Amino acid sequence: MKMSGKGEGLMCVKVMTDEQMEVLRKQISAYATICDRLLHMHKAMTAHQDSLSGMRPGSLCCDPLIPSGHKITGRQRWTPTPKQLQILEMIFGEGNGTPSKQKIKQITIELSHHGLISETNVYNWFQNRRARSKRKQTATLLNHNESEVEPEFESGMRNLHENENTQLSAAGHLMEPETGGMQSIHASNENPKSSGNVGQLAFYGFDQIMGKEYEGHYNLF
Amino acid sequence: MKMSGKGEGLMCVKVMTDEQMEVLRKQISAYATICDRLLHMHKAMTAHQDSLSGMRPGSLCCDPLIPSGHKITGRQRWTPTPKQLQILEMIFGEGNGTPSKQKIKQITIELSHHGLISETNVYNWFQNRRARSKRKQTATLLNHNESEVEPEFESGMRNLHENENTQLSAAGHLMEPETGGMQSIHASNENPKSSGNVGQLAFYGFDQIMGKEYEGHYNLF
DNA sequence: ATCCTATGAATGAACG
DNA sequence: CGTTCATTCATAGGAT
Repeated sequence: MKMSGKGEGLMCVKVMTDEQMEVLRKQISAYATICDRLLHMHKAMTAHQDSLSGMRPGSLCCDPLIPSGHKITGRQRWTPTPKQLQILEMIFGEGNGTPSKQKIKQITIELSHHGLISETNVYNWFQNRRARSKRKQTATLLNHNESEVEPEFESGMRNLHENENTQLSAAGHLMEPETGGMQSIHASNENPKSSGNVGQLAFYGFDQIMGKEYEGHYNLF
Repeated sequence: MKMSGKGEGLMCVKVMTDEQMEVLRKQISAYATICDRLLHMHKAMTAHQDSLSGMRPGSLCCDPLIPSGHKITGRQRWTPTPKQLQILEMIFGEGNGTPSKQKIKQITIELSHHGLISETNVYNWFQNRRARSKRKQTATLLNHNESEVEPEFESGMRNLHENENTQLSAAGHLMEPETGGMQSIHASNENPKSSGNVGQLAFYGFDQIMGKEYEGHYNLF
């Protein structure tokens, strides 16, 4: 976006205090976080299931051109089918933390109806699921509790949504360097085209979620 | 947002033009709309079906709910800035193979001074760096030992003919003894030339989507 | 546009 | 269990 920051004297200007600025900043940050989380969630939820023929990574599930039967590709490791995953997640979600040996066996049998699978696969899956879930949680907590060397400028906004492993987000982008004011809001000091760092600020497929009508808005600053 | 500007004389103030203000307002408005839509969407979806909370990457497909029918750009991934890369390489070069946990956090903070980054990014970077470093080493050694046995370029093959039914390397990986699972030559729906394939999803703990910390901000404007 | 390569990210499996 | 490894997927950026 271009903005003639020079010559405020000629324009009608608004003034806001630091306090207001802070509120604004938080608001935007909160929105960014919310959007990000919801988006992730939405993606996760729209991605199933039975009626889908394609499900692997790399498959385009609704490519109209490819109703696609299964093609066979050599694969060395087990990959849960969507159905299996669904069941696994469901069981995991029940909170019964440690699937016993018996349980594993039972689950395996259940899952085998939906694709090749072994007890080891199930076992590993739960191990990984738990471990990764925990790691994320820990990371989140650490970020919330510790302050450490918080750079006052850039991390101010980021702090609010540094959850999980997402590295969002839109908020960091909101202000433009040459606006002639409000510079304390910058989150990124990089040249937009050269570093590539800026790219990550995009809303993930936001135009997909939203209509085009927002295109002009979300990166304006 | 109120712009009383009270006490400008005593406080540090920021100034923004009407134009900037308008853009800001639109930005926030867009956020609000987005959040709202996503929220509704989410509620609608959780209303019925499963509690599937995690999905595999690769299945972000055209969502029937979304009217927007244009090409979408997936979320972009983090890219280290030159400075960050330099620092990372330096740390990696020190040979301390395992920067894990606390170290990661520290590094992340350090790097955040040079651009947006998250702990996961750092973690991934080291994982990849190690793995690829190792792979190259191995590859080099192999190339030295074996003369030209096979003029095969693995990387080239991967991209172009993944459809072949080749199952290479009769996986020495042992599966569960009792179930005797030799397994999973899974079908993979591979469409070499796909259209607007996009982003991947990741699932994080969807259980606790909105933290309390955002509630206070959500409706400020 | 198309293809290629480098690399960030996801994840099953293995290790201590 | 918590960490780490190995393999694979997907994408950004460059070359053709």
